[in-house]
Amino acid sequence: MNETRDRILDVALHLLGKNPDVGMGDIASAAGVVRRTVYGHFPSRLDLIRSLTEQAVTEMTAVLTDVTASDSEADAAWAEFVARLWPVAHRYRVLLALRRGEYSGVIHGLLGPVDELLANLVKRGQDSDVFAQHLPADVLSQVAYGAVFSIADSNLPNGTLGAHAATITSLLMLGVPETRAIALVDDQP
Amino acid sequence: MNETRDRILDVALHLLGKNPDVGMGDIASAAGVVRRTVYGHFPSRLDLIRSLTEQAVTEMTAVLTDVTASDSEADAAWAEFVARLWPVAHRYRVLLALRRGEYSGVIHGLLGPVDELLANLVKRGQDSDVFAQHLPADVLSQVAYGAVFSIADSNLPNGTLGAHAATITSLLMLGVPETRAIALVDDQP
DNA sequence: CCATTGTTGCACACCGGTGTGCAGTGGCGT
DNA sequence: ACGCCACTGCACACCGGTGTGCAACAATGG
Repeated sequence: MNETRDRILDVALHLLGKNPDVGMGDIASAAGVVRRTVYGHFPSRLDLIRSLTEQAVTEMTAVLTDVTASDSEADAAWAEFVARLWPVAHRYRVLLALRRGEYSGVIHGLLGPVDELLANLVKRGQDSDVFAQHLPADVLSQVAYGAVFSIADSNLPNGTLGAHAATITSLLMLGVPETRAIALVDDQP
Repeated sequence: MNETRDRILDVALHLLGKNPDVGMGDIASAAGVVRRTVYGHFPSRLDLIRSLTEQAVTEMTAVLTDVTASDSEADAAWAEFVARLWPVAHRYRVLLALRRGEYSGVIHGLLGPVDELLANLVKRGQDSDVFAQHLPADVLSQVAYGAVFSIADSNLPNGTLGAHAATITSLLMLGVPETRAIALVDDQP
């Protein structure tokens, strides 16, 4: 239906991932469209970014609620979360940069629910002693989550290696022993 | 000697830490000085940021070379590095944001030597089997280093707790077992 | 007392990005 | 063939930040 709109969103995500400060002009031309057209779909730059973020939040909460619904251990849930999030995380790595800077307020607000779900999961893990407790759950979850995006940010090939590496790294920093982390990763399809 | 210049640098670091996009005007007024005066000391915004970065690089390489010079294990060296870096890391947390965005080229260049030292240390740890090997040394070092700054970025009290937490977290994600990590932290003064 | 040095307070040009207005144009479905 | 719709290609106003030029001013020290 809205073919152009989708292409703009797609290309914007890609460009913003490379440089959070790209202008509407660059996004437009990369989408094979004129700047004016972009403003036809998104009244302002903020609207564009908000749409992108909402999209990301939707996908992430879907995965998160699904993963935390099962009665498996917190570390297994986390492993599944990262594994399933990975393709998306790579696309949405720009969010990491977007949390600072101009629109931090809006972005932070939109990301709130996700943060909460993450913190809950980590808290659960800490309470059942599978996660380390040297940091409060909300901070620990943010740092682990940041690490995942940070790895997504590196120029690693976007293949399975990346997903495995990200999962192991985040599990490690959550305090899961390396052997257990590797076992959990091997369980992922 | 250069009292004003130092105050500008100091204040700029502080403000940039809160928002990497602050303008010269805000920096100037926060330093109790007029915008024109800032340009008297730093011909351009880039020069200001470059000075800041060079300052950070100097401090960090000093600690790093010192720490890696000893013949202790890589994990102990890392622990000492983070512990000693911590007060500085908190001040220079803006570097994390500065690596992206407008001046990424320059910043990245200046930070090159530090990155190299870090990667070497991690490589040493991987070769002697104290660090995990699920990621190449250069990526792993960057992610661990990023985690430290990321924790510095959180609004934790800037006390000992922060330093300990940062050290443990980074050690964990390097693959050091939690017990060992705690032991290493307790060795720090 | 004079000279140097650092700071001030303007004014100004410039730039790049944002957002808008509006008249055109081309394709698509009916 | 007709109207609808999205897209185009301008033009324009506006904004905020950067960097400069210059005259005035205060403090410092020889």
